[in-house]
Amino acid sequence: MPELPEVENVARMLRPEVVGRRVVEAQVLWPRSVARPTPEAFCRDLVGREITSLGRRGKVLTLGLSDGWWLLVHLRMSGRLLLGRPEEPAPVHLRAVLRLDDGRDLRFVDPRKFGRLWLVQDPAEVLGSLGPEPLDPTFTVEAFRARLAGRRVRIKPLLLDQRFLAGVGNIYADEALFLAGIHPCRPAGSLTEGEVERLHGALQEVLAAAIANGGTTLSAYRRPDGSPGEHQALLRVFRRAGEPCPRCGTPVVRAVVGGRGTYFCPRCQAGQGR
DNA sequence: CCGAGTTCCTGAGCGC
DNA sequence: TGCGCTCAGGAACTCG
Ligand SMILES: [Zn+2]
Repeated sequence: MPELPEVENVARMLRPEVVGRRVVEAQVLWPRSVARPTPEAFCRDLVGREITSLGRRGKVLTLGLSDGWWLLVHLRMSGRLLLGRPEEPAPVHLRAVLRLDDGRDLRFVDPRKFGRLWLVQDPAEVLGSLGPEPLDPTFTVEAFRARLAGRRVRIKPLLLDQRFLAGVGNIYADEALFLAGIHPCRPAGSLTEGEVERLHGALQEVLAAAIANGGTTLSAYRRPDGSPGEHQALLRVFRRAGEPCPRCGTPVVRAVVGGRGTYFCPRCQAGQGR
């Protein structure tokens, strides 16, 4: 499941390959993969544009195009962006293809069909509601505290809310809460100053480490060159139900919180009330 | 404001 | 070995 670190790795690996390339042809094989505009308009307005930048906002890949257009890509569960040669057989689950002026194809492959593409002139249409970037220097402990203040929702579902914080998904939410020693069901506004500081640090540490390790590969995720990430070996609690907590040895517990599989140490992350 | 349920999808994982 | 069932999971949405 590509979260911020995986998307960041995709952006870094693809950037030198596609920036400066021009789209000479576009094809959509699964219409619903295109969120906006219609698939026809998407292809029509994409052709002829040059890719001038490739960045990331939250979990969204942002491809800046000439004439002020933006191609935004959300990989969701199983999406991948791959470069290939037209003469190669089309990969399974291919949902859209951009033929580039260097003769290569930029392919959007997505078995689960949850991923989405947008072609817009104002990226704020899609990105405007996103919360702060957790690794941005402006995302300080103070800023985090201010956003948490008064919130009565449980902390984990709040961390997953992209309007609250952009880019954190199920894996890194659990990992950060474990590192900070905070129960996933704690009311967000009830965190002490020390807990807010620990969680802030844990989020940044976990995300930065995962980026450095090429992201987490649990099953389908691969970097654009096909290599798996390395961070899964370093996960402390995620998908480790029954295994000993790396800090205290108590078996890791799985629960469902906000409809998400949630892993935590009942001893290191004790006390869900108040 | 808050939480739970539903939908979209299909491969993985499980039971038999 | 293989069939068929269940389910995870990001985000948007509805409902109580
Ligand atoms: Zn523990």
